[in-house]
Amino acid sequence: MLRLSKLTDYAVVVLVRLSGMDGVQTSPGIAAATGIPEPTVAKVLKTLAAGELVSSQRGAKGGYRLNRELSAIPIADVIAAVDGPIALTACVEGSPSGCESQGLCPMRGRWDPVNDAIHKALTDITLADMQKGLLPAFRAAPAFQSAAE
Amino acid sequence: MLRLSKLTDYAVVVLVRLSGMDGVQTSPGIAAATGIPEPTVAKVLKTLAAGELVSSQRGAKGGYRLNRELSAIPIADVIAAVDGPIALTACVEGSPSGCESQGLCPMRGRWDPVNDAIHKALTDITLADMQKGLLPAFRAAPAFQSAAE
DNA sequence: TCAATCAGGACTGATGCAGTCCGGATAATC
DNA sequence: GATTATCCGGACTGCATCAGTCCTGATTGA
Repeated sequence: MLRLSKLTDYAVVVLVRLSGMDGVQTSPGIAAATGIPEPTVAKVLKTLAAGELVSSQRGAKGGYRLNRELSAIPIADVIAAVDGPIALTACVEGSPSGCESQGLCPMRGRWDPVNDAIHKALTDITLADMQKGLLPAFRAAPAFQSAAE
Repeated sequence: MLRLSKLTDYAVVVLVRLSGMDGVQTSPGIAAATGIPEPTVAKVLKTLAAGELVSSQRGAKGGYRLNRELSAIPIADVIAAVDGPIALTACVEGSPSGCESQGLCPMRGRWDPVNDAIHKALTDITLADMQKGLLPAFRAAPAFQSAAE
């Protein structure tokens, strides 16, 4: 199914939410604004901080802040930060010399062009592109206030 | 990790093996030639037959045959046949109106351009492209004869 | 000193995949 | 007609990965 993890989906939502806000934002705040459960938001933000997409400030009045503008964040970076490096098959991934069946695997390196094509496609699309189509209602207002309470 | 299943990898190997051979080939034969376990090859071939990438002939002297040339099979078709439709997120997938949090999910449809880009990239690459780089040793000779026996 | 916040990791349940196997149907051959 | 080789369709089990939660500690402002 070629699917990426839900965390990546959340990450995009969180990053878009972080943009357009001045100063830092706390994970509880983002959780309330997006409707994503608090622990999950915290997890996503920690991952994004590790990937250097956001910076964190600890302590009281702490929170998170975007490192770059949305237009400077290709979706590939988000996927790489959350899901790890983009690699379609195990062959391309970590193993240095080859798959388990070393000399046998006939597709050795064969997926590389496919990988490159996908990587390029994901690099050409930035978060700003994904934000463009966002419902204005969401960008302005916090969600979940009527449904949750 | 954006990974596709191993079955898809096997499918490519099997399809490449099917090409360049006249007449039908049996799954035990392909298994021996590729080094992929027999039951797995059978599973892959059944899936590919369901996806109309290969035709099957039952009974003695039966086997499988390619429906189109490798150059007419985009890798997207193989992925779709084995892994199901290409959809990055659950949003795009099956659910008709939206995710579990209907009115909330702010990314509704937002992944569509990403999906399209990936789909296009995968449609532009055919199995013939992937075959080009194959090691000549593999294309000519059956593998696994010295290791297995 | 206290409270708010992030950091880092452990943990559990659920989900999907990999791989195998079995009984049945079909068709060529003896 | 019997036999054999092959595909068909599905069920099944173990394994890996992911989703989501929680806990303890470190940091920082009030």
